[in-house]
Amino acid sequence: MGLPPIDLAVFHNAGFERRQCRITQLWFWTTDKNRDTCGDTPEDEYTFIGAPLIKGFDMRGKALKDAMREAFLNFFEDVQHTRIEPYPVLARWRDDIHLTIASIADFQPHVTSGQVEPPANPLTISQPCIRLTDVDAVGRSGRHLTTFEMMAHHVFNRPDDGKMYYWMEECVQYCHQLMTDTFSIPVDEISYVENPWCGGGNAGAAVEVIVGGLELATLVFMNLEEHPEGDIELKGDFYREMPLQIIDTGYGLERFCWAAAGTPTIYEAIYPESVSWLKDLSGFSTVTSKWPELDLDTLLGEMSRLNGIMNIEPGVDADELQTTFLRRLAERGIEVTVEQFSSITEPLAKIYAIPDHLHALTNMLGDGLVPSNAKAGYLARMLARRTLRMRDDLGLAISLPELAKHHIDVNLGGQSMKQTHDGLLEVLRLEEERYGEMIRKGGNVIVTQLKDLPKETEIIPDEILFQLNDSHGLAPDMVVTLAKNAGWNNVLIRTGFAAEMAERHARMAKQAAQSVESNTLIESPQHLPATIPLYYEDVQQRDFDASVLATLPLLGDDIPDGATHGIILDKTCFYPEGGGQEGDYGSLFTDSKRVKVLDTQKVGNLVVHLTDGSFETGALVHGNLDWARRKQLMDHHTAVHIVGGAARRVLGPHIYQAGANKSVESGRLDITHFRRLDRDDLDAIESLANEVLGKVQRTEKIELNRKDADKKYGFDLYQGGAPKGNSIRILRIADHDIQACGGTHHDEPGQIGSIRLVRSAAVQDGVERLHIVAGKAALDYARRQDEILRTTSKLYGVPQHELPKTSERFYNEWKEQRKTIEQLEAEIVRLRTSGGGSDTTVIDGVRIAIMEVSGDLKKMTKMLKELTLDKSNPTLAVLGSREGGGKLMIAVTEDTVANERYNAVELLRTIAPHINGGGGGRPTLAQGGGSNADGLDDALAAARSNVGL
RNA sequence: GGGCGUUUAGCUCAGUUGGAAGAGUGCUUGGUUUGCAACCAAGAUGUCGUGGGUUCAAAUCCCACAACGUCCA
Repeated sequence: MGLPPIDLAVFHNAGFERRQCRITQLWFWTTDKNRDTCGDTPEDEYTFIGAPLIKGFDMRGKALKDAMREAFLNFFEDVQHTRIEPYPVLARWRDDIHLTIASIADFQPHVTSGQVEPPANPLTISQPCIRLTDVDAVGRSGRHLTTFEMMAHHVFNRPDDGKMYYWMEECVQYCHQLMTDTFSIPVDEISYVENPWCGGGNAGAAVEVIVGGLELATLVFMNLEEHPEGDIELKGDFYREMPLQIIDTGYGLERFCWAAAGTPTIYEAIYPESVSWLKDLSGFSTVTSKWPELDLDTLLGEMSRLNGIMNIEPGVDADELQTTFLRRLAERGIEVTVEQFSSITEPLAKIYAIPDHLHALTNMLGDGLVPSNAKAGYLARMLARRTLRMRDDLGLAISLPELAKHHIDVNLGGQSMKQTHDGLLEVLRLEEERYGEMIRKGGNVIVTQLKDLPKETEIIPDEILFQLNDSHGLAPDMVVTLAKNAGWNNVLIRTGFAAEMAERHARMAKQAAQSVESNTLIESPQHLPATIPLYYEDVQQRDFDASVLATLPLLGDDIPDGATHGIILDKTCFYPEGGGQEGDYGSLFTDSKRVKVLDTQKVGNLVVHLTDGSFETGALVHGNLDWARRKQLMDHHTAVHIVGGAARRVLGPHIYQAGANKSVESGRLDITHFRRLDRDDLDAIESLANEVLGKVQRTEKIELNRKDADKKYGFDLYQGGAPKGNSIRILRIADHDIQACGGTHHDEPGQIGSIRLVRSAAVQDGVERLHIVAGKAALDYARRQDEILRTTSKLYGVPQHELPKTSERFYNEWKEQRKTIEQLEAEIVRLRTSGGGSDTTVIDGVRIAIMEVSGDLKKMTKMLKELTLDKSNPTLAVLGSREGGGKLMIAVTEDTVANERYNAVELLRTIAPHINGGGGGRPTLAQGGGSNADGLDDALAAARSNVGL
């Protein structure tokens, strides 16, 4: 069974009829007797271009958005909805997505699963969203955006508990009233299309609101969940009703603005100042003035109308699309040539896309994101680089920070940000610097990669393009530009290459997804009650009594040496590994038996003690913690929080925890920052952290439900990752650091003693790893360092403070002496071979030098140079050394009678067997070695006889 | 989280099948000229990222680590 028709009184009262779309086959409601399409089909054009369908909103840009948003929110406030402030665009309360992609994302997963109460019910919100999936189409079509605001009214009904606020009838009623009253949209222009929605395991009926060919809103009635025995079938899957029934609506703010402005594209409606500014900067009028007969507004208007019905999606072949476009424009009486079309649309697409990209970028950075080469930070870098490329293509002489500053002034005036404006502009300045560096290097890389290709080459091999893109960040069209600059004038990108590259990336992503697997520690235990944690109530407690609920065999190969059993108790003060803090060690015992706890882990809501022995179920055991270990772990854990707070204070509001680990030896904290830290930064953070130890008397541990926690402290709470349940445990170190954290912490920070920042390392671009030692570990560390200095200082026989100077002197002297030795060795060879010494003979104008020397192949090479590089003295030299089983080296002077007469390789082959060796080389230089140094005399003798001595 | 690339003189980078460590630029000295990023000659500068391995022989092949870069999710 599918879903029943959506048959509402509101439709009938307003004179709507239910029809089936001739093209999509979907059912829709309309008052227009002549309409036989649902409105969102390839045959439905935008009717609002040049003829706005929303009346009473004559402003443009930010003012228009503000007015539209207010009108929407006010309308719903008037009908008993609570207005909720928008969430950040970085979805930090979630670990499955980086960016807020819809207003409902604010409430996923905990509110939508029913675990957590919504902040208000029903509620209304206008949520800034970022979606990068269509980034390629932005600017090229008249309507795609990466950043948009989703206006919404949400309801969370629980009919089983008698909490039913409203459902379809009222929802559509509100929507219809908003459309017709607040926005004065003619009823004839509205279609309500029935199109069930499903995704992520949920589904429900849905109504799309189409106005003038544009989908303005979607109303989703999510009341179904996927279930194999469900009796409702949608698109091949089975669903059943769920207790929580959610209305999820989405009204595209920018689309409302467009319908109110009736501009040729959506960009002119929402970013008019930016568009005209960029047109001026790029000299766009000089392009259009070439063809005064073209009416640009009409052309763009017609294009937008066509855009609505011709899908410009990533991967669509550009040439083919252009041909179709020109044909359809001609059908409408607009004659443009290919040249006119591309000279107008190419720069224009960039002029449109830049403000959109800047909007997304400034919002992301404003939320404190740091650009990076991985994770969410990469998304920001990608946008920054796309913007820079478009800027360069347009030939704009303006920096990225200047572009952003203009955008902020014009389009984001007054919006509060977490990151400071100066910080944001600094981040962009650094991004631009990196981009410039990449282009500069790219020029070199391209010349190297293409150097084997003839200059008249047209097609660059796919493999080279893939590699340049993936490894060097040079997109194919950049490669073409740079290659042309370097002299390959005919290169172009072959048709279909972009699609193939996308396919290749998709394949790689698929492979990567397959390689993820998880292993389990124990067999899922049968309905045991959650272990009661004693480690929160009293972090100092190290002894306890408990009864054994189960002893299970351990599975998998990720278990400590000697561990054989997993013991589950009714309560414990052993902390299980979590939040980056390692598990506790210790022992469990009865009067007659003692087992070691080698690690503690959490499985579901059970604490599993990994032990080297077992107990009977029901046994009463006494537990004893390895307190030194726990104390050290707590030192490091609390220290990590303090250092995080100190880093934020010192470096700026964008400092966010990207990961952490606390072991006995040290603590590790990964923080987001846009440049490498130097020792001065570390010192500043370290000093502040130690100050906090002295100043803050007590840490505060608070337990709140999620709704209140979010409200009171915001999403920076979730730096350690998004917690699962409704109850949030919060650690507060005065105003220094406030975080949700399930670890064990000191009540008094002073107990840590001292904190040292040992060093920092780069985990990835934009993420710095701080290595921290605290408490006893700090002391141990200092002692180890001291020991190293003492040993070294004893070795050199100088006081510790002289060590750097002495090392430098020793190193320089070593270098000098090495050079001197080389020169002396060469001198010895010269002396032995000059003046007719016994080691040399002359045969028919070729000097023959056969002798034993000392040294390895490298030294012998130097000697050979002395003997054979002088072309005025043709020489055959055979050197032998007893080092390492015997070495032989033979050279003849190149381009002389010597190499005409003698072949070094052949000679080597005949004499090498005497030292049980082999070798090879070129006819003028051969080298070899063996395992019988005693045979060296024979080898040299063989060489002599070979040349006739 | 996954993939790929790079690391050689102060700088920018070559280095082919494993067999003598290279170019340009900069530097020093001398000459020539002082208006060009001037010209000529000679010279100095190297832990070929670090540590292992294979080999008679490693900048080159293999492994680990590190730093840097880059693409994708």
